[in-house]
Amino acid sequence: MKNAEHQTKSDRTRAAIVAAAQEVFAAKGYEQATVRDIAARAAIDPAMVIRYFGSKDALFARVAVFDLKLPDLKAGDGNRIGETLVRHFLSVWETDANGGFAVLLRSAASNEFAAKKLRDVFAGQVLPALARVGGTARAAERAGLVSSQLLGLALCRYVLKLPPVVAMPRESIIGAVGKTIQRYVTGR
Amino acid sequence: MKNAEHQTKSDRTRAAIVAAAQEVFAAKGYEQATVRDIAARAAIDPAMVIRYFGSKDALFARVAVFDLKLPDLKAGDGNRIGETLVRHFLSVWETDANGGFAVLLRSAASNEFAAKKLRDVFAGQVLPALARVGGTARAAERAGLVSSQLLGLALCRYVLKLPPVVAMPRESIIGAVGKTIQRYVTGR
DNA sequence: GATTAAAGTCAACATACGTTGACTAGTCGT
DNA sequence: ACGACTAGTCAACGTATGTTGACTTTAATC
Repeated sequence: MKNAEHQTKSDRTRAAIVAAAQEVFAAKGYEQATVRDIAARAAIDPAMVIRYFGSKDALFARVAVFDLKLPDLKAGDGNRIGETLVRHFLSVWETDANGGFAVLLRSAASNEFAAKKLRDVFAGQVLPALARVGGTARAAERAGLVSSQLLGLALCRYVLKLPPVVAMPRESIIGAVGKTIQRYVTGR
Repeated sequence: MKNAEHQTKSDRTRAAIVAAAQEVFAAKGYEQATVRDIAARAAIDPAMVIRYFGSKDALFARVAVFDLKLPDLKAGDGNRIGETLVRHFLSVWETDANGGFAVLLRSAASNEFAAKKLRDVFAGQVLPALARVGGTARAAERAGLVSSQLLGLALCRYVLKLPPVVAMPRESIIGAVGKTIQRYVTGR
């Protein structure tokens, strides 16, 4: 009885593999994460990973996609764009559902495919959202500056685990970094 | 004729290995760089790398040390601390002599030893230099924010190679990011 | 020039990786 | 109950890695 509604056994296995892959890729990066690691975490045979996804590369491509879900910055208070962005960014990062971001950042430093994916996220999501506010003049530069601050924050807080940055309360970060982002977005 | 002044043959080989290791580690990160890669770049046998440095780990430890050479921030104009820091940081990064920084940043995302080294650079060089200006209150937080912006800048410009950040002229970066650093350092 | 130590070469090791193919167990339709 | 198809297991492959030890070549000392 094959039913489109009910998930089959293989669907559950696929999901387990994807979940395990997200955790392991996010924790160790692409090259350091092994198919055997992922299989062990999903409590299955390594061969199943290949059978279901074809290759480690393909599994990574499947896991390393994510949506920043940036809000419409034109809708809210124009003086709170920075604050809104930082708050949103922290939420996205700390929501385990979107482990794709951690996967990308960890891997991008030594994996060109991951680096390209991150550039795509920038060009396809960050840049368009910021181009809508603050005028189109030098939008790319402004988006680049915003990205440098936000990615640097993620790097220090979640990857390097720099103690003072880890310890900082969420609202302090939103206050301090939000002002920076606001200036980058509105250009003064 | 063994002379302390004159460099022996082995000294030149050691230097060639160190130089090759810096390039390869900086380009690929610790795990992705192989002893055979380094040996090939230095035009020697892979076994020599081990003979001279004992292990890949030891060679990495030798190469992954570097000095930010931060200037005395109290000496100059108090309103130009941000500008000074960014300018200095860009110079250090782009001076090939200090490839140790690229080595660390590339490797830190997936190598705990490199991450720890970066945290040590923060605690031993960045934090003390910033604690001397702007008062000691919340010095760690301010240093953390400064690091997040500067490391994010390096990440986007030199590792991810985000096109707008790569294309930005040096002086534009110093202007825009300098203001941010200045605010983080002096706290408003 | 013979002797001795250093510098460099070569092949191999043990291990770990991604991936494959043959095989077994389980499940569903009839 | 039986056959067919799916899901899962197992052992092995080829390759790449860090590292080692035996060997050969080069250079320095007497």
